[in-house]
Amino acid sequence: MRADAKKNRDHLLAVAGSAVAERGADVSLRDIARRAEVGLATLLRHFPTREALLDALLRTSFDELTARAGAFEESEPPADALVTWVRECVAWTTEYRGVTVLMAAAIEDPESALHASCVTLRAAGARLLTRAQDAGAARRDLDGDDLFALIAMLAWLGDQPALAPRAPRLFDVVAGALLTGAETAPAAVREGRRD
Amino acid sequence: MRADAKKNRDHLLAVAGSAVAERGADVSLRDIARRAEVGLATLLRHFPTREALLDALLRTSFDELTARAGAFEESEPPADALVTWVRECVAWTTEYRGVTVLMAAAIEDPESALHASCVTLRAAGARLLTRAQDAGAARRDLDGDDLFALIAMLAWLGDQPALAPRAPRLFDVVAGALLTGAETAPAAVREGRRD
DNA sequence: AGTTCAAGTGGACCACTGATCCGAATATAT
DNA sequence: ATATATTCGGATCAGTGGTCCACTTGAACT
Repeated sequence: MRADAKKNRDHLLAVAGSAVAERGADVSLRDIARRAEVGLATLLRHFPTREALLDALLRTSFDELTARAGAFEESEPPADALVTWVRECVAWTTEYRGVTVLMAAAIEDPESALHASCVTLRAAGARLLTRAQDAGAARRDLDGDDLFALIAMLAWLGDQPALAPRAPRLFDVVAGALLTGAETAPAAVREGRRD
Repeated sequence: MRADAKKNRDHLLAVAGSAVAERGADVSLRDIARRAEVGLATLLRHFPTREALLDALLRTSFDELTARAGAFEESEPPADALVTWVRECVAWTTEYRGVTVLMAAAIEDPESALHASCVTLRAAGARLLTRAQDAGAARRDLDGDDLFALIAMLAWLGDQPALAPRAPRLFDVVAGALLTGAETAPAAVREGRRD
C-alpha cells in the first residue's frame, strides 16, 4: 500500500471512530468523509461498505471480547464467567449505538464484512455456555445461537433511549433465567407454547 | 371531509396496509403513493409523517390488543392472562416488521403519532402485571415500563430474520423468569450488578 | 535527476429517500 | 351556472449510499 493511502486510511479510521461514537453506527458516510477532509469516493474505496468500515473499526474490540472470554474460562467459576462476559458484551455495544442490528444481520450473512467477527464472538460465547452447562450452572436447553440472540436482544434494549433505563433490571431477569436451570417452565408459559 | 378525499384516504390506508405487511414498516412512502396511483404530496397531507400513517393503520390492532387484555383479566388466571397477552403482543408485531423500533421511540416522545397507542398498551400490560403480582404469580420487582421493554425486546428479536428462529425459546426463558418470582438473582448475577 | 506508470484521489453524477410549494383541477354549496 | 374552498400532484429541495472517470501523485527504475 502506498504511503499516502495508508495515511488516509488511518486518518479515516480515526475520524470514523469518533463519528460513530458520537452519532451512532448510522452516521452519514459523507459526513465522515467531510470531517476527514476527503472525498466520499476515497472513503468508499478504502471501506467499500459501512460494514467494512465498522469491521475495521471494531475489530480490536471484538478481539478483546473473545480474549476476555478465554481468560474468564480459566480464571472464573463457570457461572460467573458466563454472566460477566455477557454483561461485558452488552455493555460494550452501548459505546457504539446501532451496531447491534448490524451484527444481528451479519451473523447469518456470509457476505457481510462483519460476519467473521460475529461468528467468532458467538463461538466464544458458546464455549462459556457449554462450560457452565457441564458444571450444572446453566440451563441445558440453550445453545450458542440462543446466547447470541439473547445478548443481541439485551444490547438492542440499551440502544433504545426510551428503554435503556430498564436494561439493567431486565439483564438481571434474563441472566437469572439463564442460570437457574429451570428448564421446566411454569405452567402458564408451557401452556401456550407453540413449538 | 370531502367525499373524494375520504375515498383517497381509505384507498391509501388499504394500499399502505399491504405494502407495510410485505415490505415492513420502513417502506418507501413514495412506493405506497405510487401503488395507490396518487401523488406523494397527497399521501403526506393525509398522513403527515410515517408515524401518523402507521398509527391510522395499526390503531384497530392496538385497540384489539388492549381489549384482549381486559378480557383476559376477567376470564383467565393471573399468570396465564399475563403470559398469553404478552405472547399475543409479540406475535402481533411479527405481522408488521419494523414497527417495534418505532414504538420503542414513540413511548417516550409525546410528539409521535404513535405515542398515545403505546401508552395505552403499556397501561393495559401494567394492569395485567400488577394483577399477577398481587396473586403472587409474578415477580414484584418489575413494573409496566419493564414489561413494555420486555415485550419490545422479544418483538425486536422476531423482527430480525437471523435471530427470529430463537425467539420462541427465548420467549419461554424470559416469560418463565417473569413468573417464577425469583426476585433473588443467583449469586453470579447479583455480583456484577451495577444499580 | 528525470521518466514512467500504476495507485490513489475527489468532483460530478445517479437513483433514491422524506418533505415542501404552489398552480391547476374539482367537488360542493349557492 | 357560478363561486369558492378543498384537494391534488408535478416540480423541486436537501439529504442518503454508490459509481465513474479525468486528473494528480508516489515511488520505482534507469
